[in-house]
Amino acid sequence: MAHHDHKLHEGESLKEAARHRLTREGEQWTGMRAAVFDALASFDKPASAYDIAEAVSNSEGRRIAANSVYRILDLFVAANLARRVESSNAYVANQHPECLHDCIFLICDRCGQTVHVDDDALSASIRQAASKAGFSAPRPVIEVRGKCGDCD
Amino acid sequence: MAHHDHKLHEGESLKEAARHRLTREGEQWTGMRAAVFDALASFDKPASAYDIAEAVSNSEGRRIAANSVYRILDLFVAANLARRVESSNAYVANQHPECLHDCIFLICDRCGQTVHVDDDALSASIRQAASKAGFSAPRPVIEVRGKCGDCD
DNA sequence: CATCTAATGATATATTGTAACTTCGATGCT
DNA sequence: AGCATCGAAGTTACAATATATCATTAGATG
Repeated sequence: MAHHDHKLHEGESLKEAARHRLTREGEQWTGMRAAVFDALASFDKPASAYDIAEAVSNSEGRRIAANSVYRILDLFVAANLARRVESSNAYVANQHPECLHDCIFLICDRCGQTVHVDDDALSASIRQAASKAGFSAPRPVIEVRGKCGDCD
Repeated sequence: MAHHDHKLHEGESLKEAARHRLTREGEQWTGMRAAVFDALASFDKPASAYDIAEAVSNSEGRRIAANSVYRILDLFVAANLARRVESSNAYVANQHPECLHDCIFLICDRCGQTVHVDDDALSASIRQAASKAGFSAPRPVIEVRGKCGDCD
């Protein structure tokens, strides 16, 4: 199993965890936010804000504009419900919103599959390198582009 | 001084090093490429392709379209003459184009200043994490967003 | 010179991301 | 109930980033 032992949520359980986390942050869990979260979680790869907007448009039966989705995704990222994959301009649901980890994304350049790894020792080294250079409030972005096992 | 002792180029020396590197790759060092490299190296922060296009337009006295700049920047990145900062959608000249390093960028969210650090041990760990997950041809993207010493 | 190819130009368009302002809906107050 | 308030979401417009396609030009090569 994974190197840390907290629960990995999925489906309804994940949605519940996300709702709890967001409300504990003092934010509302609205229908729109639930719909965006559902859409986000329904993808098996990182999805762009526009992909999500389209999915939500379908599920809602009306056009949802991208900027609404961006607003909500920004909120999700701030509340640790979602992560942004910088090198793909895309978003993924965080499987354990209650835990803070810097995370490492491995992104396949061919198929887009993205796997998520946590390595607190590694990210601690990176944070340390940042503070040594006088940087504060560091937020590491650790991603690896390459080819996944299936695409070799 | 830095933890590795090869020459850090600057100005004409850097340009010469870039030219050598590119021609050794079998690519041509054209006037346009020189102009793009000059523009790139003239910024003290990562610059967007459009910033560079504007700078080159000025230096050339005619309009240079963004796509030409993108083509050349892509070439530069492939040849190790430049790096792309993924989380800023921007490019910087590589100060030592003859050396291959994964690099770490520390980017100030307030002023945009970006410092470049090499830590081969760290990047080796990241590559290792990637291969352990079955990823091949890994190209780490290691960046840290935060606040620089001047902006605290 | 003729030809071939790499480089660049020109144009159009796709994709990603923000800004400004309006409308809606829940809540609390009188 | 009527009304003020405030956060969420809608609407529209636009800015910034990136790519695709085809035409043209400049060098290399024979």
